[in-house]
Amino acid sequence: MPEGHTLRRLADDLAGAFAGRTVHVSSPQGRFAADAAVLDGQTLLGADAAGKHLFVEFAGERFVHVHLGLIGTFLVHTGAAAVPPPVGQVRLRLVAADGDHASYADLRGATQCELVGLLQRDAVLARLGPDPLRPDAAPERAWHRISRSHRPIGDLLMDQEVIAGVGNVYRAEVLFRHRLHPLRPGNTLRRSQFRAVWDDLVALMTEGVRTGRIDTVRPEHTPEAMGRSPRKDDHGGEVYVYRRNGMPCHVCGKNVRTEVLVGRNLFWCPRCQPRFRSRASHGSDA
DNA sequence: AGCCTATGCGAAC
DNA sequence: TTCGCCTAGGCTG
Repeated sequence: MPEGHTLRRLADDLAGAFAGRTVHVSSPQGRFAADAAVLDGQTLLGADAAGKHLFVEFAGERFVHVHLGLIGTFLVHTGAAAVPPPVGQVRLRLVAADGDHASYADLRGATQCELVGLLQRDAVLARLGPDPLRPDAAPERAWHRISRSHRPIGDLLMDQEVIAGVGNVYRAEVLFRHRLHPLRPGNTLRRSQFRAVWDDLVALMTEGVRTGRIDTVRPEHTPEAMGRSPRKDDHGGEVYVYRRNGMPCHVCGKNVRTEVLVGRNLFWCPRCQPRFRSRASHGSDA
């Protein structure tokens, strides 16, 4: 489930459960065992997210840098009567006693779980573009890259050095909402279009943090409003085009299309997101 | 029970 | 361009 909203939420959950507490750190699977031993019994100071990266901070400017990749999970449990034996390949486990209860968190399947210092953390942050979920984000940095690039906007939106935290679902959905074809070159967007996309990402992803799912359909296109059945999919949210290839567009009825770009699936509506500006648009090109 | 696919991305070929 | 990661939900049987 990892796009930026998942990591932001995870950072908040970890901080809520462990910040300021002495934590038992282990690696039942073994691959993080040496570093876990260094951290075991130390105070966990907090957790923060940037794009799809998570940093769990311990005393002494030590951070566990986590990237979930495609299949990773980091599940936080609070108020457990007992801490159960690890199930599956638990790379990292955090445990804090909580009176007669306990909190614990298990990391599985991550592509990255590494103990780093301040410099290494900052090096990761320096490579990331602005993150729509961070109040200090500088969207003009993203516009600078996009406005001078021939690369498709669909590619640019997924490039974490351009914008951090956007994944395949938010990419597909925000392009649909702004009627932009994913293969349109970045340097053909107008500044106002980029700004609208950015502002929409801020709103959509903020809502994603709140709900824990990705919902992008406007009120008039919800299942209730349209009398259609709700989506049954593992990401759980209501969307316009993501993984809806071959199905009718909620807005115009034309079948949603898919194509692979840089190893990832694009999804778009060929009518709502025309590749070329329509002659009938009278120059509004909205 | 087994198969497929996936919200990501770096390394290997 | 393909593989690894080795999770997890949905679908097939």
